Amino acid sequence: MLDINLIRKNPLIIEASLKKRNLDFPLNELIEADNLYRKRLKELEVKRHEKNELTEKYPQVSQSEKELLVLKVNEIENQIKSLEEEVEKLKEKRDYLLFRLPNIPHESVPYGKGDEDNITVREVGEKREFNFKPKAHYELGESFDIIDFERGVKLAGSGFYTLKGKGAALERALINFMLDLHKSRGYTEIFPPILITGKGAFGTGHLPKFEEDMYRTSKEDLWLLPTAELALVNLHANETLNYKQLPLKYVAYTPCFRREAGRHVDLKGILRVHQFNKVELVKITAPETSFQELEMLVNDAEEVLKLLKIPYRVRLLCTGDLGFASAKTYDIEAWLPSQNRYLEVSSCSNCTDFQARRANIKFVGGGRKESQYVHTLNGSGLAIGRTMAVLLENYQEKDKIIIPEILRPYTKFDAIE
RNA sequence: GCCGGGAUAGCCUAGCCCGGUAGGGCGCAGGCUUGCUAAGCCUGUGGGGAUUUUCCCCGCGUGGGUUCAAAUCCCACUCCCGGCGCCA
Repeated sequence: MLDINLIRKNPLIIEASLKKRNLDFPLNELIEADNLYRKRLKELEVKRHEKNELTEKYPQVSQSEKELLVLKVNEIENQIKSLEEEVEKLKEKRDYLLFRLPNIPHESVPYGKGDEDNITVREVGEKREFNFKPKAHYELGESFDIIDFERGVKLAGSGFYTLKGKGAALERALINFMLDLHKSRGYTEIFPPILITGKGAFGTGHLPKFEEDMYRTSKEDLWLLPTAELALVNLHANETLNYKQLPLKYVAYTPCFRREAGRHVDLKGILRVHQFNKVELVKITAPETSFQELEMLVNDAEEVLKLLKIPYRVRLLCTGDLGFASAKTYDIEAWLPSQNRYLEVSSCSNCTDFQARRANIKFVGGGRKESQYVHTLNGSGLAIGRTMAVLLENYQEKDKIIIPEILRPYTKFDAIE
């Protein structure tokens, strides 16, 4: 969420931001709603002041004056009540729009409409030359009997799959390998609840705008994590941290759940499913360091692919492709031989103070007179299912799949045959 | 699930019984003073607004109610602590 005062005082900045994002947003409606809200609120405060003054006089006046005073107060009270109702409605109208206004792209983010305008920052690793036609991960998964698509569907419906034998072990190995790696680079491991309150989902910007993308429980205001980002960012919701604690760095493995309503790409295989595993990185930083920290966060996520020896590229997303809460995002895409293209396995974003304002995460100290909102960053490090798909394809031989050396202490086997 | 106790500002705590300006400590920020790794003293330190030193509104877990007036009394809910029950 953006600072309403910034919107009021610099509407041109917001207008430019929306234009860069190619978004139609009723900005004027928001500003008008806020103006009217403020106007009525002011009137309400004046009435309250009148009432408070009368009330304070009460103990000192005579009995007959008291009766008169009560009549006056009651009259003002009626006016207050109706103003309160009006103010409440106006605030709701303003907030409806305010909560749906996206973050402002950072100045270093290139202008663009979509994927084709994203910029490749670097390409790392050698793409392997195959002397046979590489198979798709789902073909490999079925032929080696490590991914069972049909039975996944039987258990939970379309969009779910089941891992079996060495497939299940490889998934677990990838999770542990990534957790250990990030822990060794200074991240604190967290194992959070897989459900989160509606407030938590609001804090990261997933509610109210992306309600349709999440699963929720039927009786409570609890939602299944679409990413551990929700849990990790909200660890410090409603807290005032000390400058000396920053930056905080967290890593968590969690399953992630996404309804993927109305999407029709990558449905074959395990690339786009309703449940997948992910190791997630989150940083909470002071404002002045957050963009440096983003670069380091991307490096931390890249390290996984470097060690697995899987070719990848890093893309700087253009304004049109930027997520709702993000000011700047890098995607990391790993090479998918069967489709002769790169596949997103990580998305690393600096959400600046957008989430901190919603989740109310501040800090004091560091020579600052007043408390200030922190910056929050998140990045996959990495999505496990997609990493597995990429790994299977890159490491396939005609009769087996080789396990990358770095994973062997975790898998306890060196090939899937 | 039942019974009891609790929730006060970034943190800790007083006030609640008996309704009338939320007091103190720590931390943080600023200032003053001092010839010694530091201490002492003063000021400020929840959110919002403004005609921005003065001023106004809101704020004591959340939402209602009683009252001229609620941190304080009443009701409901949430969460925490303890006891009982159930339980992987």
